[in-house]
Amino acid sequence: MRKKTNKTSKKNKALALQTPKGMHDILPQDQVFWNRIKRQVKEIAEYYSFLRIDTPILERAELFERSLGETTDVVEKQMFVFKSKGKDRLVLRPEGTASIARAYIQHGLSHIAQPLKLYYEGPMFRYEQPQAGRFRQFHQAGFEMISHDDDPIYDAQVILACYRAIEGLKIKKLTIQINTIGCKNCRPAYRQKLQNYYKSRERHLCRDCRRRLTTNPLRLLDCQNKDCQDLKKDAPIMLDNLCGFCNSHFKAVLEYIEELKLPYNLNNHLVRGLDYYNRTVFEIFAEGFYSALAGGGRYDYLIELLGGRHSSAVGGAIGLERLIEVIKASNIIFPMKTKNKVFLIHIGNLAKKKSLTLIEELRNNNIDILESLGKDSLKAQLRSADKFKCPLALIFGQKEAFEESIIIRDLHYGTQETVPLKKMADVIKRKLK
RNA sequence: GUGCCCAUAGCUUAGUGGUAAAGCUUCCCGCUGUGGCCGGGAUGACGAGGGUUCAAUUCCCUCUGGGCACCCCA
Repeated sequence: MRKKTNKTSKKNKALALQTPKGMHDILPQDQVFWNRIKRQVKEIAEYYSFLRIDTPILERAELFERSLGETTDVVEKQMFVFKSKGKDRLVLRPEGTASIARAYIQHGLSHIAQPLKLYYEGPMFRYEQPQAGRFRQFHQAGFEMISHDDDPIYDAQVILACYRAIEGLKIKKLTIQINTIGCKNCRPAYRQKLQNYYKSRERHLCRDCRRRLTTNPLRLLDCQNKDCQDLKKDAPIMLDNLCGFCNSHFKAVLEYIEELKLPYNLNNHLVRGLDYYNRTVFEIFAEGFYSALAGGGRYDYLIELLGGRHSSAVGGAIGLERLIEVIKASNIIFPMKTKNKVFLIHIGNLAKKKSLTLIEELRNNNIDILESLGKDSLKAQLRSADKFKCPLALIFGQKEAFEESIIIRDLHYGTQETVPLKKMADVIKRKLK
């Protein structure tokens, strides 16, 4: 028998208040990373003239079912779907591109200057088992280019934006994995060819691959199983089976990437799990890091698929948590811009009360103040000032309050002087220099 | 969804079938209105539920959460 303590109910309460699985608080100590990354994305976007767009976190379920493909893992088992009070089936968005396409159609964005360059950043949700670099709520920043034409230079520009954004965070040794998966004209033929190749060798395949053979044969190229890898060597590759248009498109993309001198790796086995991709697909990796920091590709059919007029598009998304993981693992430090704050110390009730208006006065003079008005002990306040590494402390007591003066103490040298309140701001500014 | 590992204070870790120790952190004190160093003290934990047992933080099961892998993806 176990005795029940009233501690138990407290515990249960605390348990109920945990974050849901795979979802995390971003604590003050980590904000420096987030701020830096968001700033970086914004800078790159603005330099290359991508316009900011924000779409709702909730979308109708049909949007993703139609965009990503009904049989993709994301749609089949990774979406947070629920019924709203009406009859709508809503989803916590699992990715950003479909929403962009939706917004493009909904607001007639095809009528503003093309190509339309958009960027976004925000939380995405996928119901899956958390793992290294994988969470149920995670953040992506993405760049998209939508246009009436499918100029391969757009592919290169999107890849460039993703690359520069990551590179600007001091992450070293990046590589772009790039491939083409053809278009609706040449891919089905290639797919058939690949299927035929493996069909005759089916008994050498691993269990998973046998299943994939019908569901997603392109995926076979990605298998880690040794026997499958051996078979892969002689398997037909997309590159040899492209139609003329896809071939010249891809060639041009590679030429642009080379012109930019970006490190890339032609990866014949790179395929992506979302149905809307065609032609160029890419992922960006940092050396020694297991999963892609960014990924994307071309999606020329998506907008039409969603009911819009035919528009070509290409986009890429960066995984922000993965970025932070690399940054932390590489011991990259982002220096915090530490403002020199001045610590205000009060002694006695009168001074405490007057401190409130004193702070307002200092604010008007653009002097940053730190205080701990809740502490009345002088020692405690000085300790705080020290902890926050303030260069100066202002000591304001009963005597000073009457005399309309204040003590300005240099915490580094331990020297101090009493100055009239009228001159306070000037003296502080001088000393801070 | 499947498999393996894990769960002691805010953090990092000890330890035990008879309810737990330390370092760091936080807070207070070290005589009148002066900080850092130092010294003293305080707060604070066995994830939850059930089972076995005289007795469970310890053994068993379930759940929850974490880690890793598969699948897939950022």
